[in-house]
Amino acid sequence: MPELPEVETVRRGLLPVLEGAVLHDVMVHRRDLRRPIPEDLEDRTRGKTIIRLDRRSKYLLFTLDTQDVIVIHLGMSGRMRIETGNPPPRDKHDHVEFVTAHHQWVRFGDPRRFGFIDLLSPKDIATYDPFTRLGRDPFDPTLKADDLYQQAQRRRISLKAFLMDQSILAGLGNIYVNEVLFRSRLDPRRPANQLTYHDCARLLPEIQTVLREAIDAGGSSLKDHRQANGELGYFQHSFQVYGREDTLCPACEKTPIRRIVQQNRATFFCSNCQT
DNA sequence: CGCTCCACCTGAACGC
DNA sequence: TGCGTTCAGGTGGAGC
Repeated sequence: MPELPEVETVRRGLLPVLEGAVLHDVMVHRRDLRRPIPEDLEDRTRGKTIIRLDRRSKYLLFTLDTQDVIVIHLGMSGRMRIETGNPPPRDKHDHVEFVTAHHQWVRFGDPRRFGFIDLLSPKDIATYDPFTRLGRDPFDPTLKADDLYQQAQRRRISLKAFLMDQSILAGLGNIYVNEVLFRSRLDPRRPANQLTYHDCARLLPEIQTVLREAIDAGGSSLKDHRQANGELGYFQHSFQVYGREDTLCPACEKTPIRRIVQQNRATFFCSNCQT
């Protein structure tokens, strides 16, 4: 589920419930996620106020009035659900619950437990490992096509692997990489160091457009930023190639979309349009 | 350092 | 119905 646009949609959905909210209670039902949930999470967050909700790449950040920061990563199957008032019994995969003073419940569920929750002191943020390995934000206004070009020049990996590498650009995942490369008409198998500056100048705006459209779609399809069931971050995308193996390419309308495997992940592309 | 592979974990979808 | 196989939107450690 969660690439950058989905995490941003979750953030926006949580905003009206959690921004400025006092954490009346924090309950952890299972600590062994990808990394163990810190032992002191409950004690250091209960009774505190969330003063800001941010997103960095695919990470959610809740800044408390103590300046401590709750870091949440949704992994592959993580989700946030809002319940109001008297909530139904939690699912067996709801590992953490945040309860606000206004009786709103925010439940973090994650069946596969690839996600995690951390708690950072202000002094730890700069050296926090997941953050130090993150590359540029795709929407960074100072990010230029030439920056991509310079990075690509010194990589021999495929274009697919290049865009998946979070230490170069932070936020794209398997779905949007496929969509971006299709719209840029670039072959995912091409070595990154074969890219011309002109290719990069085409690539960067497509990256931003695809992410922007996905975020906008998430925001607009969520009435008051959440679905009736409280589930956040889910909305209908219209993918042009992802998951569309053997269907006709929507651009040339004569070549079927191919599915190959790169870095153990599925890649979908049109071998006619993408070169 | 650059790169590829694979483990981490559960559930859904599909074939027989 | 049941059982086995395959696949899933992420990350980061091992090993070349």
